[in-house]
Formats: sequence, structure tokens, C-alpha cells
Amino acid sequence: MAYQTVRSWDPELVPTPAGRGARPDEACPVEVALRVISGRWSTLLIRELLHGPLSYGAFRKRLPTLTDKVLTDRLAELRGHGIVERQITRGFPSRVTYQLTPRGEALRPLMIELYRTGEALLA
Amino acid sequence: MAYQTVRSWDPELVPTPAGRGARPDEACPVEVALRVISGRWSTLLIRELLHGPLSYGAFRKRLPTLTDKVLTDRLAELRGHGIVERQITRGFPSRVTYQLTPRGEALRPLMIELYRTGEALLA
DNA sequence: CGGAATCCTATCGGATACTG
DNA sequence: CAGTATCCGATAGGATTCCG
Repeated sequence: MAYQTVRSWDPELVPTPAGRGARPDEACPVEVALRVISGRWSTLLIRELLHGPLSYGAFRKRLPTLTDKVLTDRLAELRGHGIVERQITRGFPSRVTYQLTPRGEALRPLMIELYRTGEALLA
Repeated sequence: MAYQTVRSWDPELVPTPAGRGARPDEACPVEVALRVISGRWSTLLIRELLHGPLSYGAFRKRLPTLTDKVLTDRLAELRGHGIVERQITRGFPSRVTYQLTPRGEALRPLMIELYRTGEALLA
């Protein structure tokens, strides 16, 4: 009979089997969360939207060095993840605004924790 | 006189000027935190180490599809960030183990929050 | 056992120009 | 105002081979 060391999972760190894979896994909750906030500029867009809805042009004013292509890419990605939605108001001029969905608002505690952890690492 | 809308920062979300930049910034706490956990396999290595020290070979056994190159890269990166340290025990056989530093242990709340948020997004 | 050195490819994101 | 369409260089990370 051979011995083996069985590792028990910390139930606070890894409460469900979904986080116990032996390889990168789309369904792992940690990766799900990371995927929606990952990508250059993503956290900046989320930060802006956590303060309220913005138009395309308002993004460009607040983040002047962000190019159209990347802004469009990121907004599409965030919309694809159900984090952001686009509101079009018809009329002259027709107004387009982006805002967080309830799913998007759910990112706030994570953003706060990221900030906190980053500050701790800097100290 | 022109009007302008001045945005006030949510002091819980962005408590210090370090997080108010208009472009991606290495010194932004959010990016600092993201940088140390980013990269494929990184969160898996951190998860393993949050359960205790591991040898190089133990990593390979627990994460069989992770290649030497990437494992070496990630460990070097995590060591460079001061998250992980390497302990060498002389003798036969000479033993090498990797473990989290106190800075590394400080990532635990963030990992838990990532998991929580990911589960919320999946629901 | 515990790595380092090469090579190769896919994706990412910046620059630029154009459009309804 | 609110985007699209191309192009293109830099990295990231996987496969493979070799080393003390």
C-alpha cells in the first residue's frame, strides 16, 4: 500500500468544486471574474461607469489617450459579458450612453478589494 | 462662462489620487494587484501555495499539464513580485520548496473576493 | 530532481484612416 | 457625434530539447 498526501481544500478559499481544477478553466469562478475585468483599460472603463453612465464622447474626454478602436473593443467585450449596456435615445441629436447592468454593479466590491490589496502591496 | 460637469470620486472606490489616472498606470493600486495575479496559471499557483509550501515536482504533479517553461516563468515572476520565496535545503537530496511570503498571504482576501464575484456572475 | 534555452504561433492593443 | 476597417509590432505562453 502506497502513501499519498491528500490535500484538503480551504473551504473559505475554494468553497465549491468549480474552483478545484488542475488546469486553467473557463468555469472556475476566479477566472470568470478575472476575465470580465481583464484587458488593458477595462478597469478604467469600469471605474468610470461605477460613477455613473457615460456617452462614447465622454469616455474619450475623460480618457484622452484611449483610441477609438480599443474603446470600441472594450465596450463590446463588456457588453458581451453582460456588464455594460447601451442606451440609445432617439431624436436630434440621438444620444448614446453606456451604463453598468446590475451584474456590472456587482463588480464594485471586487474593485474595492483590488484597490485595497494593491495599496497593501505598495506599502 | 462655460459649464463643466466635475465628477467627484467615490471615496470608497477610489480613496487616493493614485487610482485617479486617465490612463493605464503601473502605480495604480488596482493595476498593482492585478499585475501580481495576472497571467495564465498564476492564480492556480497562488491557490496551491495558499494551502502550503510546495516543491517544484509537487507543482508538476498537482498541475500535470503545466509545462516546465511556464512553471519556471511564473515562479520567477511571483518571486520578482515578492509574493513567493524559495527555500533550499542542502543535503541528499537537496530539497527545494516554494512558499508564500507575508505579502503573498495578503492576497488571500482578494482571491476569496474573486471567487465570490465569479460565482455571482455565473448565477 | 529542478530547472534553462530555443523556437513558434496566436492574440492583443496601438496607429491610422475612413464612415453614416 | 459615434463609431468601422486595416495594418502591424510586441508579447505571452505552449512544445520541445537539453543540462547539472
